[in-house]
Amino acid sequence: MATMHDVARRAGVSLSTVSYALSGTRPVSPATRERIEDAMRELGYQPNAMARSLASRKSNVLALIYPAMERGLGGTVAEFVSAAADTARAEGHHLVLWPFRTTQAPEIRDLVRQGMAAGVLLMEVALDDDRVDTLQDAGIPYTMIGRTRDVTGRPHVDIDFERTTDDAVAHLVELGHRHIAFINHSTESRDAGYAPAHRADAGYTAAMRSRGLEPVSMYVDDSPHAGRAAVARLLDTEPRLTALITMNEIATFGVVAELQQRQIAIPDAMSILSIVTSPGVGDMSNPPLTTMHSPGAELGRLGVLKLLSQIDESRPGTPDVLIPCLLEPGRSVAVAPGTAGAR
Amino acid sequence: MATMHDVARRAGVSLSTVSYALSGTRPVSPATRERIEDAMRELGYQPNAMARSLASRKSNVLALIYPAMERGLGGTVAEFVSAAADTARAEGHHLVLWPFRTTQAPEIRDLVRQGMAAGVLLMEVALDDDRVDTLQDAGIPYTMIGRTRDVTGRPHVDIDFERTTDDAVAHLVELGHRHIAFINHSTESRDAGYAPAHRADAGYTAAMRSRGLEPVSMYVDDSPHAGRAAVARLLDTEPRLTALITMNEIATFGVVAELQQRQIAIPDAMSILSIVTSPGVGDMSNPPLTTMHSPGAELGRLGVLKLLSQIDESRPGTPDVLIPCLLEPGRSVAVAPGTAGAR
DNA sequence: CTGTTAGCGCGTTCAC
DNA sequence: GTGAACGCGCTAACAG
Repeated sequence: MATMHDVARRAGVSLSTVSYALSGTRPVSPATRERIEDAMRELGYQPNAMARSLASRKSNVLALIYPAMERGLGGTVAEFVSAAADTARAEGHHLVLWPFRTTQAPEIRDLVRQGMAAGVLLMEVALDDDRVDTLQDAGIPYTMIGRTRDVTGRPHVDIDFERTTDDAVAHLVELGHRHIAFINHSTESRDAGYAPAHRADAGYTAAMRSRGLEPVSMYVDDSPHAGRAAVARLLDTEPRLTALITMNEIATFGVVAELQQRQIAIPDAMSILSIVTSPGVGDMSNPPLTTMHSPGAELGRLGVLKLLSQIDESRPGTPDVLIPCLLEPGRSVAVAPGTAGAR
Repeated sequence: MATMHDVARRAGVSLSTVSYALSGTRPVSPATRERIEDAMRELGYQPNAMARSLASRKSNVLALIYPAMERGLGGTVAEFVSAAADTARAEGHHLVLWPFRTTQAPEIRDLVRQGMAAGVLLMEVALDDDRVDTLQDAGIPYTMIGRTRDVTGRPHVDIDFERTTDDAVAHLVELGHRHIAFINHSTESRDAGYAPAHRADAGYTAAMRSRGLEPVSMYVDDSPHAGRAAVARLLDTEPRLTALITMNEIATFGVVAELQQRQIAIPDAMSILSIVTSPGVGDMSNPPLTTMHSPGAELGRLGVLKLLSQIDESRPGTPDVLIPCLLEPGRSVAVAPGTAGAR
C-alpha cells in the first residue's frame, strides 16, 4: 500500500502538497497537481481512511441500524437502502448497515463513540424506542426513519400514514365505495408498538369516520393463510363490503386467493387497494394490484441529508418530513358495484 | 471523549500500561489493572477504533456484501446475518453490511484498500462473478457464501444443493412417489447465472435419473400468480404427478392456492416439499408445509470463521464446506396415493 | 511488571 | 504557490 509520502516523493513535492491536492483545501498549481495525480495513479494510491479520520477527527461513515433482520429486508427497505447508499456516496460518505437488534442500544452508542461512524440512521423505530433515548442522551447525531410517539426535538423522516390512509379511503369513496375494511399487520406487531400499524389504523379510522362511514379494521398475521381467514371472517360479518385496503403484503396474497376461490371478482365485486407496498408486488398478483407505493427512495435520500445536517453544523438544516405513499393504478380497484355509471 | 492519556494520568500509570491492560498483550499487576479499570469507568473511556487500527495496521471490521438490495433480504439471509454478526462479535470483530451491487467490484476493493475492512464476505455469488476475480487479484481476504462455477483456490461455504435435492427426492421416493416435479426460480435468474437455480436443477435431475425417474423441472417467476400458472401447466402435462419439490417461496404460496382451488388435497393427493426455505415460511401455509430449511445460521458462523482464517495467518485454516438443508416435517408430505400401507 | 519512545498515515498551522 | 513540523490516539518495540 502506497502512502502519501510515497506519492509526494514520486511527484517531487512535499507531503502536504499532496494532501492539499487531494482535499482541495488550498490551491495547487495545475502542473504539480498533474504530477501528483500521475504519481497516485502509477502507485495505485488509496488514502488510508483510518489515518484520515484520525487526523481530521471525523468519520465519513454513516451507520444504518436495521433491527428486523429476523424478518429480512422487505422491498421497501431495499429501495430505501439503495437510495440512502447512493446519496451518502454523492455526499462523500459511506453508508454501512449495522445489524443490531432493538435491545442493543448501548452497543450502538459505544461503536459511535469509538469513532466507527459519524452518525446513525434508525429504522423500524417503535412508538417507544430505547435506542432513540440512548442516542439522544449520548449526544450522538441520528435521524429516525419512522417516528416515536413523541417527536419533539427528534429528527426524523417518515411515511405519512395519516395522509396515505386518508388518500386511500378518499380514492375508494370517490368510486362509490361505502363499506371499506382495513387489513393491517398482526396484533403482535401492534402490541409491540410497531408504529406503522398504529398510525395507519388511526388514520384509516379517522378517514372513515370523517366521511360518516363505519371503520372495520383487522389485525392479521403476515401470512397468506391468515389473509384468507381474514377475508372469510370479513365477508361473514360485513357482507356489504365492496373494498379492502390492505397494508400487509403477504396476507394480501391470501386475500386475493380466497376471493378468487369464492368467485368474488376482483375488482368488479371487490376492490383491493394495497398500501405501503414495495415495488413489484402489485404485479405479483392477477389482476395486478392497485397499490400505494412507499416512498422508500425518497426517504432514503432525505434521511441521509437530514443526518448529515445533524453531523455537520455548517450544513443547512433540513426539516422533518412526512411523505405519503403514491397511488399506482393497477387493475384491482373499480367503481363500487351498483354505482351508476363512472365516477 | 476521554483518551488513553487521560486514563493513564488518572490511574497514575504510563500510557502504554493502559494499552497493555486493555489488550492483554503483556501482563499487568492486578492492583494497577484495577486502578486503570476504575479510571476508565470514571471517565467513560472508549478506545478510539481509528487510532487503534492505524497503529496496529489492522482493522477489526468484516464487511458483508449483499448485492440483492433490489429484491431485499430473504429470511434465510436474515438468519445468516444474525449468526455472522454474533460470531464476528465473539471473535472480537464487527460485522457491517455494505450495500453494493454486483457491478461495483472496484468500489469494494478500494474500500478495503483504504482500510475500511479487514476482509469481505460475498453473498449472492453468481456462477461467474467479477467480484471474486477482483478481490482475488487484489489479494484481499474474502470468503464466498455460495460458489462460483470453478471453486479451486476460492474459499467458500455454501448450501449443498446437490445433497439437498437428492435428499428431497429420496424422501419422496421412499414414500412411494414416482412422479415428482421441481419448481425452481425464474428463467431470468437462471440466465443471470444464479448459482442455486443451476445447482438445484442439476441435483434434482440427477437424483431423479439415478432412480430411473423422469425429471420434470420448471423455472417459475417469484410470484404467487406464476406459481398458480405453473401448477396448472404441470397438471396438464403430467397428470400422474403426486409430489412437488419447490425452491421458490413466493411461488409456493400460489402453488398451494391453486391446488386448494382445484380441490386437490394436500398432502393426500399432492405432496409438497419446500426446500431451501427460511424459518417460519412453513407455518405460513395451511397445512403447514414440510420444508427443508437452509442452514443459514451455520453458514454465517462458518463463513466468518473462514474469513478470519484468511485474514489472520496464525489462525487454524478451516475447510471449504457444503451443508445440506435439513428436513423439517410439516403436514404437506404424505405417502403417495395408491401406495399400499405405510412406507 | 512498568515506563519511554518511535512511529502508523494523514490534516493542518505556520513560515517561506 | 510550497514545504516543515506537529499532533490525532494508539500499538509495539526497546529499556529498565
